Amino acid sequence: MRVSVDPVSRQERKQRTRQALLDAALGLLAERTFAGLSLREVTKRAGIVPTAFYRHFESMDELGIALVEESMRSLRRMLRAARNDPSTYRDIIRASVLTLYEHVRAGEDHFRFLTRERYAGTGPVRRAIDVELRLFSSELAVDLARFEYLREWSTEDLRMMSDLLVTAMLQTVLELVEARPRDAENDAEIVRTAEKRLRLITLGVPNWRSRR
Amino acid sequence: MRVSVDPVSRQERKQRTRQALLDAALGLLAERTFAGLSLREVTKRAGIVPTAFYRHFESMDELGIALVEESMRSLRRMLRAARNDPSTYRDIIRASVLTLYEHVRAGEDHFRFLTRERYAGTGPVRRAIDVELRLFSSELAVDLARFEYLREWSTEDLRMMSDLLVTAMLQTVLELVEARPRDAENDAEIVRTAEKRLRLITLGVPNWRSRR
DNA sequence: TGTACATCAGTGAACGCGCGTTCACTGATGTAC
DNA sequence: TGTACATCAGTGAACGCGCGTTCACTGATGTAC
Repeated sequence: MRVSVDPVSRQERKQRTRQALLDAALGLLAERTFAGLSLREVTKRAGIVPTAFYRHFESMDELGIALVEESMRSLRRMLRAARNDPSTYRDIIRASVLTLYEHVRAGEDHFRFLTRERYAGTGPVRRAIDVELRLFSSELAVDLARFEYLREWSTEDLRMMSDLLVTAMLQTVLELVEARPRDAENDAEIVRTAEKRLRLITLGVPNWRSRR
Repeated sequence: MRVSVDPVSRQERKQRTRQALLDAALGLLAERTFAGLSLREVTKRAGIVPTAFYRHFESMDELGIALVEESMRSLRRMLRAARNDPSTYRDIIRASVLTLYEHVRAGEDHFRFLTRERYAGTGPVRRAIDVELRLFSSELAVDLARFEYLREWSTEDLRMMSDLLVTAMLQTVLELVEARPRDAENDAEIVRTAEKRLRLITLGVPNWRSRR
């Protein structure tokens, strides 16, 4: 598959093919579960012969795990953006939900992959997502610990809350990614509900008394 | 497959085979996604020849939808039990979580099926679960409307809250169903976290002011 | 009650298909001198 | 700079396998008389 004419190194070309495999898989995942992908269709879409797959990954599971890593990068980029957004100080919930919305609509495939595969199957991919999301939730718990009312919460309670927030956010991601019809009105509705959810959860905070 | 000796009608025997197919599929789903099941292994496990499958279902998807219906019956039974539990009046959250716990541990397969397939794939099974859970959430919203603080909430807000509760509960179901290690201590931890989640959510209720 | 025929759940052979994986290969890129 | 050899991403034929589905069938159960 020699196509380009610029002089690229063998290493660089290999890297490109690897990325083509990841992109091909991600594209196919718009309409299928990871477990339903075949090695042959992924290579076909990537423009290489099935057997060349093994030059890049040992198995489809290994590719799946690479996809988890790539997708988590999108998620972390979003968290970073939310943290650095100055409008956060005026209304943190609104700002966070809008950041979420923009990132989901910008990198839909990664978010769809994470939220769909999070509960699907029992294989290595799901386990990898599980581990990554736990880490992600821990990071969020650290952020939470800085807030006024949360400063004195136990680690366990903070963790409970960050898990709840992560789940609520991922629920919103799913709604966005599967939205039908896909129009501004429907999107606005989803965003509005997401905001309400977060507001209800945070309204309870000042009244929280840990019980052990 | 003539085995039993009591005189059962043809119709009754057909019904038994149908149930054997459902049970076989449900059993296999302990370690796989529905999309990963093959008609052949389901029939094999049910003790009939692959071609006999078509005497009972037009396709695996049709079997899957029957499985959704069967599983939703378990879920509704649980809701009914929670409503009728007298200990509900003392501490509704604790009582509800314990009811959930008992029902999940008693009919694990149905709950695992619903929670795993809820987000998996894109087929008819997932759509059926989606529809059923929406209905379920509506029913819960009606229950919620009877509570002191919730009596004056808008339909939309009640719906937002019941969706949030359903998602939180299903998250707990997943944790229980996938729990490792499976011991009393770990179960207790999951139940305790589930309670905290619900408490945090409901603590916000008295302060809620709808914004439109 | 007994007989003749209809129904239909389950059988078993056969099909074509896409799958993952093996293997020996090719030929462009990279390296040593 | 030029030559000889090594590396290795991608090729293409071949394999055995489990898949869903078709078809004509069997024989126990059900029904009409």
